[in-house]
Amino acid sequence: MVRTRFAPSPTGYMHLGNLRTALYTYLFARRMGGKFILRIEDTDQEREVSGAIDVIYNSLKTAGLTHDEGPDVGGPCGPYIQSQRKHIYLPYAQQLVKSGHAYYCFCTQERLEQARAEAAQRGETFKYDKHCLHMDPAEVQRRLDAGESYVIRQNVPTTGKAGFDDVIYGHVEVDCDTLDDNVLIKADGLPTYNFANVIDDHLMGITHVMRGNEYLSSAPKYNLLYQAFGWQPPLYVHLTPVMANAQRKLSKRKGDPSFEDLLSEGYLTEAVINYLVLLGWSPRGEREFFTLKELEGCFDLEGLSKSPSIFDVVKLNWFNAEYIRNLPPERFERLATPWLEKALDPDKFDFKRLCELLQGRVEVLKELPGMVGFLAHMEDVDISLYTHKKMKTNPQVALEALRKMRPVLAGVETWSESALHDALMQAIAQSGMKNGQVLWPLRIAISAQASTPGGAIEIAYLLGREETLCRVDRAIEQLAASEAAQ
RNA sequence: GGCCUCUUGGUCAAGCGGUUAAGACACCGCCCUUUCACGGCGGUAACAGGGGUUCGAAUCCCCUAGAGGUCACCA
Repeated sequence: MVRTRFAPSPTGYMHLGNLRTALYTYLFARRMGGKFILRIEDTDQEREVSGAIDVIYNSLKTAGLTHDEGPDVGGPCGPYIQSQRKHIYLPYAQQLVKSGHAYYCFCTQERLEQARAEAAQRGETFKYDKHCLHMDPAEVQRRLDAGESYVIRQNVPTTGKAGFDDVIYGHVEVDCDTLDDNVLIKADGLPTYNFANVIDDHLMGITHVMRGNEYLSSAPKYNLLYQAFGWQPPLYVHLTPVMANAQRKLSKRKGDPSFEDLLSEGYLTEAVINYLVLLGWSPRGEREFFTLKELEGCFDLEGLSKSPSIFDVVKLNWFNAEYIRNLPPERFERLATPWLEKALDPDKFDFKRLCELLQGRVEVLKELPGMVGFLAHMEDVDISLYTHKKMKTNPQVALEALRKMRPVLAGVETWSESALHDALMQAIAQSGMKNGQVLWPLRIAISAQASTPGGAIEIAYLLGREETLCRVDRAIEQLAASEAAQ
């Protein structure tokens, strides 16, 4: 039975790289008919952020990644918050001390810092010198009894090799003498990540450890720990990072968006998930649209990539646009309305019609206010917009067209798109002008925008008779004045 | 710097010894069209470099270069 786990530290937001890790971890468990477990790794007391755990719950929930076991849903291997498991780890560390795989260390921070500084000066990599390993057991006991502050360190062999098998990278092996005797139990009694993850993964029966590949270089040490306990190590799946560019990871601090940021900008969860799953994993086919459910049926480890992927917001935008286009119109209207209200008074405009026009054109919801703002506030028209080669129009043609259409518009009985269409088309036919020579200038005159959510007729309809005529009049005035000036 | 890992178009990526080296985004062109977009058609663009192994290498091996990771009482 496959058991995977997502083990984030509560930082207060859901990093996209973490979300992708959670997604892969979840999908693999589902695909294999296994269990997906949430464990909170909060052994670093100094970095605690209040409310951060709720952010994790909420993010996973909106992403649809439901866990089978975790702090909030319980399970047979609880507690699932590491800080609540603090009593579990010490006995295991002591067991390792007994078997010679670990030892007490009383070295002060000062001594270590000095040793580090000296190593740095010699241009060497610092390695703990096993100073306390050779301490007389009676001496150790005496200092323990005296209540001296201590840590427990892993006793890494000085010779030989340590390695592990990774599903993506294959067998990875290093010389033991490149490994340091890391701290397993900190002076505050809590385990380090290095120790806790091994104990917890074992105790929770994790079969596949999926995590970021920043752990690649410490994995040999973890395997040494499994060996020391005589435990079967899990299968490792080290995932590549999601990069902001070729040089650095995506980082909230550098201004890159978190999952929450994307959602609040108007990205659809489904689009983000779909984009993210393909960033580092390939289904090996032409297909690129997948629902979570479909992914649960086809995700595999073989498609996982070995090299980092760069987050490309342009492609995400495309996915988002595709998902928006495929939304039922009512749903799009519901999603779009709050954004439209930022720019328009809902009592003054036909939001339903506007949404029909917008659904095929918007990529990210946050663009909406900017796309419709011109309906509420007319800007000055840039006269060069009247010139359009393909439409065979320029300011002179525009002036003529607007003068001819002004009375036609004024004469339309019911201000509907079909009435406007019929009246304008008939008038254009009679005028001998081309459709584009009239409709292009009209659209420019009443929008002042190079591009709008609809053509002249749709925009005129949305604006209403009064506002349309007013804008046409202003445009005629401006064009006439500019012509006279020449 | 030591150790570990990675390297196919601008980006995501397929490819696992024999291919005209897929596909998608982006970009460009054409068509459709009352704008833009959508849609349709077409195009530009890649195996980091060098050595081997092999009849044959993007695929296997070695070296070089570049990039990333790691070297904490952080995870």
